[in-house]
Amino acid sequence: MGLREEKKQATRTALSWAAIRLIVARGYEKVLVEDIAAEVGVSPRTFNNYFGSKAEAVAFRHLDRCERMAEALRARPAGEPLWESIEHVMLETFKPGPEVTAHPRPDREAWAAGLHRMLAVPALQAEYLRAGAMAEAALAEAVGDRTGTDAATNIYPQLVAATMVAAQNVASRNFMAGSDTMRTLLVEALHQITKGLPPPA
Amino acid sequence: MGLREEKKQATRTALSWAAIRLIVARGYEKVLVEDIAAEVGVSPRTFNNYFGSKAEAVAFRHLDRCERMAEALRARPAGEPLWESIEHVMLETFKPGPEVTAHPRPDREAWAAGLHRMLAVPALQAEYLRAGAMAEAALAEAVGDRTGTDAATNIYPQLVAATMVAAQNVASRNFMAGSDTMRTLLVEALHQITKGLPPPA
DNA sequence: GAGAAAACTGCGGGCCACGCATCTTTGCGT
DNA sequence: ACGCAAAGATGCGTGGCCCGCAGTTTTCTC
Repeated sequence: MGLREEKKQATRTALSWAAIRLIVARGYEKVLVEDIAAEVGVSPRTFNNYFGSKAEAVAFRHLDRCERMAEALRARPAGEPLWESIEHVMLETFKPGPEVTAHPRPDREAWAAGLHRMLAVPALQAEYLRAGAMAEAALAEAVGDRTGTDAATNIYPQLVAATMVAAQNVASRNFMAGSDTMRTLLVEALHQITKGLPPPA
Repeated sequence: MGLREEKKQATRTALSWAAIRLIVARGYEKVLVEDIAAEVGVSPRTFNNYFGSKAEAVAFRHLDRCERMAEALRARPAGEPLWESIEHVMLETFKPGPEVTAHPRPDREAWAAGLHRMLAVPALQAEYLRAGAMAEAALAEAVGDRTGTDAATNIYPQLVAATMVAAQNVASRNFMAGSDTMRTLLVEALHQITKGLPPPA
């Protein structure tokens, strides 16, 4: 497909991004679907042609990121050990992008605060988790292809995918609460998982 | 508090159970909050005093089950290795209860089919995942107490809890899709996880 | 350039979630 | 046993979300 599908993706991304920006600034319940649609220049009705709910629009970026991890995993060199590939891909995925580093300090703190408030909304938490769960399917297939296991019948690739998402969730939760870097948290989490999560001492 | 709180829990449980029964029978969108409230003998307004949404009411039983796992984990003998305790508790939790085995075959199949349709509803998937995530906190604390790690500052117990929930999700998904027993799936999943999820061969 | 397919839009309705005010029940102290 | 204060249950009203439907506009294909 060509220009048509491209426009659609652009609109979808714009809607998701607009939703996030507005909600981070104003708060979830103080942003109406109408506002988001207006920001992008579409009718409110069209918003619901793209997303089944306000929450889904917000979580779309997260879903997209997770699904890209699956692609990135397939792109790793064939000989590389699985967990090295996984670590590389996850670290790459959560490397702070230009939309973060480009802003000056005060902006970034306000953003972090707003983001934190946003992710405290139950409906959003639920939708973020669902996005992760949906991406698990693609992740599992990628892992399956890499390890010669069938994601449909074998639980191994499913477990690996589920564990990746779980590690990511734990890492981001601790990242927002504490002062560690996302990289540190992810590396440590993956390390412990590949060791089989033995009790300390 | 005594009798008062007890009545509340009873009503809450009754509402959740009624929601599940009706939705399994009729489908999510064909059951109104009004119906659930009527089934229990409460006003529709009261329903929303107990649950913030229809989906939350449905997922409540799941949340309760997951939280009980944390309690059960604390109740295991002190000397038992952590992962043995976890396996024991999870197997016990997902042992088919009397509400399943008491029904004759045709009923049980209809129930399974209805349950499958119910869990296909996006809003419900999201809420189930959120319930699991909420229980992770209690689980992590229980693991922390058992291993002498602080769930607030150390990611180890959090990772264990998150992994437990992930294993459970993968197991139940495969249980509903295939013909394996929940026990088999859980044992296999926990085995692979404690081995560090090494790629096969 | 014309027809077909697909997307956007406006309208309308059903339902849900919740704030508020009121009434009823429960627990407790005397 | 009685009554008071706290907490729960209820009714009403409102704002907002989500979606079906039908009509219009845009885009793809030939």
